Amino acid sequence: MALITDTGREQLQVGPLEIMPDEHLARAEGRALMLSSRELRLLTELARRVDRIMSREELFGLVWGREMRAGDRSVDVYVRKLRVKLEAALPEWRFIHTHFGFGYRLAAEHDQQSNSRFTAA
Amino acid sequence: MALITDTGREQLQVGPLEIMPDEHLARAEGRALMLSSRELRLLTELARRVDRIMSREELFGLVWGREMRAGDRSVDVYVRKLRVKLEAALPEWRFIHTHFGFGYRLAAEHDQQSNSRFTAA
DNA sequence: ACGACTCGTTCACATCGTCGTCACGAGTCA
DNA sequence: TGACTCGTGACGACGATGTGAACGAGTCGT
Repeated sequence: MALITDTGREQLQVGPLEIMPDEHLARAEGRALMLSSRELRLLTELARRVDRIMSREELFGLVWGREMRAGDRSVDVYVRKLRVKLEAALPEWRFIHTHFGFGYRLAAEHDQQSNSRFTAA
Repeated sequence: MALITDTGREQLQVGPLEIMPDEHLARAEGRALMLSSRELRLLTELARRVDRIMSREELFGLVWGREMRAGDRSVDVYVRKLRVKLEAALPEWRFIHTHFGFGYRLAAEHDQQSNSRFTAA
């Protein structure tokens, strides 16, 4: 679930998801995901802080490299794009969780019971 | 059961429950809880005084940051919301205890059904 | 140059979650 | 029993978030 450096290259693992930022590559159960540059970057920054809530401002700063303007919805839109692709690749899993009023949190959650309305991961 | 500071960040532990106010996050046996801002705040203030009875006025002041108006039921309502979510996450545990006429007290108590030698089904 | 395509950005609208409040009933105590 | 305390579900307003789409800037192959 954390950061592994085998050959000096960063490798992140989140459940069935593995992310290799340096190779511009992410895999779902081995299968390569088709992510755009921004999408991969966002996923990477989320994965670097697995299971921790990150505010939009924080994420925007890390991914876009500049201050987020008030009212900017870019993070939301890219979270959406990521969700769509992750859902398509791994329908039974949920990764990006919204924490109302705070931000987003990445964690591999196997979607089975509807009981996961109050808990995650 | 008390306050632990590992990285300078406040961390509260109450039985299987851990609360990290600075991260806007609480976990039940490792699983993240989905709490609203107020709910987390209320849980935090209760957890900071584990096992001690807190009056509604005291809680309201700490959580809402202002004087409680007479007859205000907000604390009761949010205690209810917390109970529902904690019950969903940890059905076998009880956390928020009512002290009639005084207030509420947070404490992890394991609800043992099998031990019903003294209670009727 | 042209069209087809991808990507990033921004909007508008839809939907959802939160919050405070109320009303009613159950619980508790004198 | 009566008076009070507490549990509980529901409601409306508001703000936050989800979602689809439009637009323009690039890229690629022809």
